[in-house]
Amino acid sequence: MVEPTQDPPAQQRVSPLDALLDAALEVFAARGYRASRLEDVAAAAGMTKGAIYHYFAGKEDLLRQALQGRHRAMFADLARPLEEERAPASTKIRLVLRRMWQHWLVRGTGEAIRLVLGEVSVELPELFRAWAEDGPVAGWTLVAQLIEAGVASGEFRSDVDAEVAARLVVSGLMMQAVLHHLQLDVLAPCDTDRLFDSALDVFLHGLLVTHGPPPAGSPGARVAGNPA
Amino acid sequence: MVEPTQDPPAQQRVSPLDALLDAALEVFAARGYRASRLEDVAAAAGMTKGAIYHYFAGKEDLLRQALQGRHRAMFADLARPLEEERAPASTKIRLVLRRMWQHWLVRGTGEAIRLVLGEVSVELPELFRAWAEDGPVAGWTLVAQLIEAGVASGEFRSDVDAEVAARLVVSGLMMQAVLHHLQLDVLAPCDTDRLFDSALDVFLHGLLVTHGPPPAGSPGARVAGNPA
Amino acid sequence: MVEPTQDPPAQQRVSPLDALLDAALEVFAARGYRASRLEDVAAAAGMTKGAIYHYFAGKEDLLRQALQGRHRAMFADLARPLEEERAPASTKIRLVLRRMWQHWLVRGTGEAIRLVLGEVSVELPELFRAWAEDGPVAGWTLVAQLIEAGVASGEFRSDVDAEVAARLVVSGLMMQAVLHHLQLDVLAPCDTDRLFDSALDVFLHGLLVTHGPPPAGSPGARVAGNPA
Amino acid sequence: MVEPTQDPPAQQRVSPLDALLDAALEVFAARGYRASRLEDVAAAAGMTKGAIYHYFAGKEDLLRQALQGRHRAMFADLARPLEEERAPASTKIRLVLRRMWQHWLVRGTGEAIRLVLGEVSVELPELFRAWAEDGPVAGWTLVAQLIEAGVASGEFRSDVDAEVAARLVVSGLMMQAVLHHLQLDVLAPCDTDRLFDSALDVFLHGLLVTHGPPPAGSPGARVAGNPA
DNA sequence: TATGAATGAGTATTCATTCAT
DNA sequence: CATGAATGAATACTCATTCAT
Repeated sequence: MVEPTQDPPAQQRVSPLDALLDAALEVFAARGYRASRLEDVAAAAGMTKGAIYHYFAGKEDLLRQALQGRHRAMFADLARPLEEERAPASTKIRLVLRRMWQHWLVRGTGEAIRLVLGEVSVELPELFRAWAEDGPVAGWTLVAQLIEAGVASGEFRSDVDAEVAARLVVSGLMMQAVLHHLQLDVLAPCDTDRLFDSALDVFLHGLLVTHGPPPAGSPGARVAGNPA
Repeated sequence: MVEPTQDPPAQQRVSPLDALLDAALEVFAARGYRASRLEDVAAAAGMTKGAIYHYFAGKEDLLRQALQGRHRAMFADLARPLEEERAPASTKIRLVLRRMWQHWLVRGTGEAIRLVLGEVSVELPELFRAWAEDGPVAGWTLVAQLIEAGVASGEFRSDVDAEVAARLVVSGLMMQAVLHHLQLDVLAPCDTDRLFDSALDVFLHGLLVTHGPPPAGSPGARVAGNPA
Repeated sequence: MVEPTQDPPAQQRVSPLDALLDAALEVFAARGYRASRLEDVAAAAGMTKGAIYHYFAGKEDLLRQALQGRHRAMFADLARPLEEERAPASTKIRLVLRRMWQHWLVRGTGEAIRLVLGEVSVELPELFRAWAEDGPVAGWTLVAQLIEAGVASGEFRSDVDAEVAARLVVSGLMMQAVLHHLQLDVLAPCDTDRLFDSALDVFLHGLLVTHGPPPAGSPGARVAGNPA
Repeated sequence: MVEPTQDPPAQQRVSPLDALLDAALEVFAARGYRASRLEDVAAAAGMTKGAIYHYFAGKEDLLRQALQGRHRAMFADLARPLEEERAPASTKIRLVLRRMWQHWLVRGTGEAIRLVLGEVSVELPELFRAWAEDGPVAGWTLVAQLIEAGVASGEFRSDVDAEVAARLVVSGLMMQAVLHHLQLDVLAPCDTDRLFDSALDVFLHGLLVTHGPPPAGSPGARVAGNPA
């Protein structure tokens, strides 16, 4: 309805539609979808309630478009520069995950994860599905591929479960980002850089080939802590 | 207010208060707090709306008590049998995490995580805080201690960041549990046992002392994947 | 349903019915009929809500009986000792009005006027009617008769409008009693004795035969202050 | 929020806000505050429930504003033309009281007295206070001043208690107005003009200097009817 | 386009009333 | 008799949605 602003010459006033989308994501993410009033979204975009209906079919549509517009691009450029790169898998993994991490640390984006997990997942399941595919699943699929490449090249152990490993880091970091925005760090403060670096250290260490003894509880001893 | 009468041996008639608390947690977790109508909660407990106000001050109070009653005990018995146990740290960790994992895989409990993360965190921040302390934070604190014990005993590498490592597994598994309940596995099915076991393998492997080369991007090369 | 306590030997525990009636009048008068919860009435009577329904058909019935029981007797003994009395009309009037005044100054009774005027008049018009007949109307009818007796005996002016005069004092004092209970006197404090005595002075003075000039605006000049 | 548009000369379309205020006062006064449903108020103003919340914070705010808007001006112009007037005190008093009387005989206004006395006094005590100051208290203060002026000019007896006398007439007339709206006159019909004129006659008579004997029970004999 | 008034369906909450114990 | 749990009708209030301007 409004032309997408491309290359704003300088102060380029954002289109009302974009203002609305941004405001919606911000407000919904901060206060929750059901708990947010359309009036607040409009106010945050410098408009009044009624104007929303010029651009969107309703509250749900606003949420849908806000999420799609913002999240579609999320993992879009993650894989980009990796192809040409001629670095070890662990470096590539670190690179990719750092991008995600930085992405999730951005206030709006990170808070949106909670929004999607907490409300969208129940209220708009299909949208949640789409978001998950484009987001976390795409994320750990990519990482899993990198791990497998590392395995193939002999950099990583041949018996790693690439997909599960990828799931673990990606979800672990994602959850930490969510908790970070909830200021859980006030309870147990932890620098975001330290968090990322240390986490990656342990994780990558877990993938690398070793010449030491296998961990207690590895395949065969797996049942150690399993009461079943 | 009244403890469950243990006269009925089999079908164990629960007190209405407990029925209400259970129903509340179930309904809220399944449909979301704001999106749930008190009437539905009451119906799920086999009562009518008004009865709720005999036991609770209102919707919020119901949520609060439902969460407290159910979650306080969550990590209560995690540390229990570990003291006496004379097993390697990795075994203990596996044991503890498996308990959490099984706990989170229970429908109501696991879904409650989403409820707390998604809505409670914003609507009742103090309650969220309390939950987080008793839950995830307590969880990774315990795991961190076990890791440190492993480091002390020479089982684990001396340069692991115990707390961060603990955070990573705990949040990783927690997030996977959440996604499991959201049936994300329909997209990418993954057996819960395989998930847990493989994840633990990688994780524990990352902690163990090795005789191989350090991972690329370890301290000193840490900036490898960092574009900034 | 419960035998009326007659001549309580000493501490004679009041019947629950009476306790309820008293409590009802008290609570209703203090907080308003609609605004009062039956639970509060019951509590004030040392019982629980349900017990009310053993004695009364419902809230309305409780109000009705509470008012009837208390107010029926209100003017009952006003006229009593006047018959035999051989005093001037003005003395009798003063006597009668003082009884009313003292009656209305009693907390519960005086506040009940407000209750009746404010809510009963609209919610239970017939009851209001009955109350008015037994109360104010009976009051001013009695006073009017006394005035007419005074006129007949030559004590009072022959051109007084006995009924209107009676209405004025009775309603004037009644309204002052109401305002007294509303603690309007905090604004403009006025001793209740002074109030009564001075009021009666002016009033009686207005009835007495005089030898002075008629008041400006008396019949014939009546329209003086009438802008219409 | 918007002043009445004076374009329509004849049917004078009132602003919705004023329509609401009028309707509120009318409905509340007629049926009682607690007993009135917001929906009825809205309907009386030609709107629906929700619209009320565009203008008012809630039921209580509506009541508050309705009373303030209507009653603030109540006694505003009472004192106005009295200054210049060169008439005897009794004439001025008659003039002032007639204005009040006519004011109270207007349906809405008169019924509002009952509303304020009956419910506002208990539910919004501060508002009651304000109303009382601007209304009855202001009224009898004014009358008291006029009486004192009459005393000073020798028109009235020097021993009248001006304030009490003023209180008596003002409250007496006010109460009669209240009862008038409650159609108590059906019981004991009395023409409003006769009521006012006769009442004023007696009252003023009570103030005037006389050459006759003092009333029985005047200062010194005051205790005549006083059993205490 | 954008606004702001108005709507009305939805929902938390209150409370008189019932009733099994 | 009395209680306390439970009911359900009533109602204040919210807010997404509509629409005339």
